[in-house]
Amino acid sequence: MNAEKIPDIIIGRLPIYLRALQRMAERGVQVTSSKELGEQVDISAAQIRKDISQFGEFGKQGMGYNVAFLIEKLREILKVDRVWDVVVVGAGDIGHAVARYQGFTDRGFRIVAIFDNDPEKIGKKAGNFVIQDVAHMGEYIRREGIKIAMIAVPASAAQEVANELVEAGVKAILNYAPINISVPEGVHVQYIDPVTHLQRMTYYL
Amino acid sequence: MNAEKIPDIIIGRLPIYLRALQRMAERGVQVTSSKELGEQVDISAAQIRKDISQFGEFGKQGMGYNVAFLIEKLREILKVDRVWDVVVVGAGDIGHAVARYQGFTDRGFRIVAIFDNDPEKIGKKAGNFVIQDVAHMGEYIRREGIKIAMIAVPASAAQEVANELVEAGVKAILNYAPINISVPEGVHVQYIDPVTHLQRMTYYL
DNA sequence: TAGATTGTTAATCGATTAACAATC
DNA sequence: TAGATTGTTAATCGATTAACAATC
Repeated sequence: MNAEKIPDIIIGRLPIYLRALQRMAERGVQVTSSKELGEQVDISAAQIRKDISQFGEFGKQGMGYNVAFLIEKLREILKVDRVWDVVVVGAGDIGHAVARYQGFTDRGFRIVAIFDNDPEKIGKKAGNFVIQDVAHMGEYIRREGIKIAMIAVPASAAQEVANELVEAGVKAILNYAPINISVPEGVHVQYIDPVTHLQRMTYYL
Repeated sequence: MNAEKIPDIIIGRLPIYLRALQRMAERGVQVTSSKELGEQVDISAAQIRKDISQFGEFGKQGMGYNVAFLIEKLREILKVDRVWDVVVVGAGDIGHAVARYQGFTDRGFRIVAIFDNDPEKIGKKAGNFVIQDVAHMGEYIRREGIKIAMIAVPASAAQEVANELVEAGVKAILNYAPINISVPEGVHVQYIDPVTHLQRMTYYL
């Protein structure tokens, strides 16, 4: 085990490896190699070996990696060997889709509540959840010790929502609003904006 | 203007700059600097100047950058000074949310059709679109000359769908299915998987 | 055993930052 | 003009790749 600081770029690749390994496990594959995994995720075999070896010696020379074992180790490293409760802010189309999304199961996350500020929406349902008044969000987050939130409100409201989340103790935010938000040191933000992804590809068309 | 090959990592930052500049323009900001833009997007001023200068001299010493002009140039560079037609495959929760998403407007993209293979869904509506039979997808793409598609089907079907899209002439795919897909040289793929983003943050919690 | 593949070191490659002349 | 900020070069930093001994 290596206690030195691991570059974030490596951490960012681990979920990709984990996802590919879980697909392999579904297919019944029990052992893989850095070469095979690399072909799956389009990353060089050397890179994969180097990344994984930051955390321990999880492979066997000549044999490769045991898929189930490597999955277990990656889940531990990424701290998704447990289930994190996540709140969703914003019950528009994205909020609804997220609230109904089945893809969190078994990957370390569980939506536990959805909030909105629109009186028309509060009390109605989004997936299996009753949409709650955002006025009660801070209290809820504090009481339940929530650390992770997803922002699915209009860009104009995103920073304000982020401030409330951070104030209540949230440490990781996945932001679907197409705007950069600023948060204090120690709070993490990731962005999902389909348009930026598309724009990155049109350059090459 | 510089005709040499621009690193993809730079191309990937341009949509972020563009998004921040468009927010500034909305707020009525007419001129900005690499320093100010850098604070917005959390990237160093030197980096921003270097990135932008790959494509021309768009700023003025002592003055900074004209926001409207820089937006115009970035849109040209990224080829989003036009509107690209996009098809969506998969009319589940994500497909529906995408079909109804208002955020493509004025950013270079327009959803033009949504396809599914479920007889229960075909003929019903998703947003303003009638869900079409995926059996007619290839023909539609060829006829309309579509170059961009979004995959919102289960992981188990994503590769097959990608193959059909590529076969029909699609050159850029935004994949919402949580699986890596392989495509021929010259076809671009971007991934949106909320779980990988979340897992990247839990490491630090 | 012979073959395969890891873990790791050293070499290479590429990206970021610092610094400053140019100039608005 | 004086102050500000770009565009660009050189220096630094970090990430990727190549190569191979170790060993399963």
